[in-house]
Amino acid sequence: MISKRPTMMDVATRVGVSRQLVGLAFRNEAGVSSSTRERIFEAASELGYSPDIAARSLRRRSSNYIGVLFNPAHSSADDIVEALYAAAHERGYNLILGALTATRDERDAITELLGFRTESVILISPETPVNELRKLAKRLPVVSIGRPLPQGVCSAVRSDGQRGIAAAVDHLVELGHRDIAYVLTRSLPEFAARHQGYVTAMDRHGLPSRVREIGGDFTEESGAGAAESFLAEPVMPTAVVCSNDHAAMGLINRLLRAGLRVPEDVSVTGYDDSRIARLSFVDLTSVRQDPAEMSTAAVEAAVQMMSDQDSTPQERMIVPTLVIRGSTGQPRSEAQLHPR
Amino acid sequence: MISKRPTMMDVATRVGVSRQLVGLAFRNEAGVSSSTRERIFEAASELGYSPDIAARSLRRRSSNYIGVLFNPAHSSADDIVEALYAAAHERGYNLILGALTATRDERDAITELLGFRTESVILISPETPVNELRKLAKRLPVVSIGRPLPQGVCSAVRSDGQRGIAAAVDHLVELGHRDIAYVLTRSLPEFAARHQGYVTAMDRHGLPSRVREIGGDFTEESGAGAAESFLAEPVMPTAVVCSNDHAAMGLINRLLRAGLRVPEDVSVTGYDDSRIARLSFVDLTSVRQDPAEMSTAAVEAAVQMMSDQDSTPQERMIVPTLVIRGSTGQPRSEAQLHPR
DNA sequence: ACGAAAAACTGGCACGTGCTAGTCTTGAGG
DNA sequence: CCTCAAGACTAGCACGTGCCAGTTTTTCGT
Repeated sequence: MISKRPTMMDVATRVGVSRQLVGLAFRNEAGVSSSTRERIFEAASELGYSPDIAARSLRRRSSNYIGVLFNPAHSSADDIVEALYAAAHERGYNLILGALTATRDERDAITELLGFRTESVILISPETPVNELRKLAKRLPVVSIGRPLPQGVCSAVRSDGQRGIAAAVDHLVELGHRDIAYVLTRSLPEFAARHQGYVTAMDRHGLPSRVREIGGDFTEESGAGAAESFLAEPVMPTAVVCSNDHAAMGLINRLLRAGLRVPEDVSVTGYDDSRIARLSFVDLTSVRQDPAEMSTAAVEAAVQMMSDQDSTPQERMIVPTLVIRGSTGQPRSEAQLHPR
Repeated sequence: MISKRPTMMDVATRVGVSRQLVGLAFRNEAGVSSSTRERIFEAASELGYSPDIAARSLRRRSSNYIGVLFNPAHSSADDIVEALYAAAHERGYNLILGALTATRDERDAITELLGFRTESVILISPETPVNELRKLAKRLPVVSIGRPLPQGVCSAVRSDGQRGIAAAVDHLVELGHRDIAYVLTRSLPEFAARHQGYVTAMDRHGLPSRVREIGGDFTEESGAGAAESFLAEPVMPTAVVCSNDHAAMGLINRLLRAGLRVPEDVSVTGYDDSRIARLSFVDLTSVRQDPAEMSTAAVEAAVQMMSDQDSTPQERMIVPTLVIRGSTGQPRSEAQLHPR
């Protein structure tokens, strides 16, 4: 084990040039003869040298880094992070990740990102109070992904929950459904828009709303609970629109155990198009918020605010699309009583 | 938007003390009166100051950070990352994440981590060639998680694939199964140990091996392919041991579509106990490699090598456990012909 | 009330790099 | 052979912080 990591100086002495020249070479700047450049990189590779990002950004007074807050436990975060990397890289920025875990809350993670002197931060589904976000946004460009926020707090990218749910309802109506229920998860940041989307769409089709509110957690248990309550009623709706994939999963599972078939007896839609929905096992019709599109929009907003100091926060609304899979189909011939 | 981030000096001037005293306060060191300490933190909060990690680790010549290479697309990486945070934090270290994406290969990600002057790196299922790993391990402590490596390359934490598969086989034998097939995925780093585990366990029970090798990808498609090939044979095994959860999922799905029931007609086991396996929808009996245990072992190995410069690479083998769920049960009464 | 020790606080240098402002070398035009 | 410009290279300061070695103030025992 080598006790000390090599520095630019070590490379320079080895080649027999000044430290500055090594610097020029590593920054790909002109003024270094190609033969020297080659020798420098060779020596660097032999010594195992790589530039110290800390010292570099310290001197530059700009890190070229965008901080990203994400929750690995959240099913759609991975896709977004992946897309963020691509989008940031295209625009010449790097990413530094701040993960949310059981031992690290949002405040800790954000403080750490600030410590790295990231030039802006992108927060994926943040739960930080609005006034704190506002305060943070005074210090550096902040972009929130997926959370509806009051105008002007910070830049925000989100998908149109109202339109997404409406697309699901439209799809079901087109298939011939008329008794379409909605499973509402109040703990979801987007819950209001999605709920609104359901009510408005049903209204537009002249159909009565049938809403079932379920517990706060994202687990399938809550979806199963909704299934129970439908089973306890005289008539099972022919279709159920769920406000998230996990609830849809739980609901379907419970329905299957009760001897109902999906989609023959009941059609079900989810929201998020998470990996779970895509499993062939599940094959869930779901509303997709394109991660690439959201990420690109987020990075664009961040870059815009970083380059133009006094540009105002932007709001970008992404139009979600319905991915039709095997969990939706034509309604059962007549609205029969519950078969149990 | 403020043009410049505040520094220690700004806080100091505001409070009317020296910069050094602010430093003492932020490092929680003695020698600062509690009243002054309070005023310092208040001023810092007003200015939105947080210490510059870059400058700090530059001066300290040690970053207190452990680099973690992970692939967000890999199903079990999230759990491990989460557990790594906890384990590292307990021992006074922080983590900096290097994600693997479509636009960033392992070499890029590792180089970046080195740039941050992490004191060691933990690589989750790395695919870097052995000689490069060896070279890297000469520069700083390296811990690999989940990949079998030749002795002495770097510290390694992995679970005993042989024992894991053996546990699955034993469980099935105990249930009464005798015709137990194995689905082998050669692309898996652990494939040899797991395969060995199957053969040895079957041998021990005096049962003949029945192995089916499937395509390289981790997708369910490959598992479905294995199901196809079993269906094409005169006798369907009463149980199938799969070398990963995804293959098991695909297999089950294909079997169900062919009208077979799981576990009534065929029992199936997976490997990894990934989130998918835990879904109530799937309820897959699977071999679990405890993320917390693996993470703790990895951090311990890293810490050990960081504090004792010339300690040799360690190897830690974690004993996996079988999580019994609903996809395994007693074998069908007699080994009937394929029912199609 | 005095001295000494402890507590509270400060000065200055160093960490590894980027940038500005140079100096030295090379080669071409006259 | 001289001049001059372009290319190749270097000197020195600055970035924000930690640590060592001080200096000033407070506390306490006698």
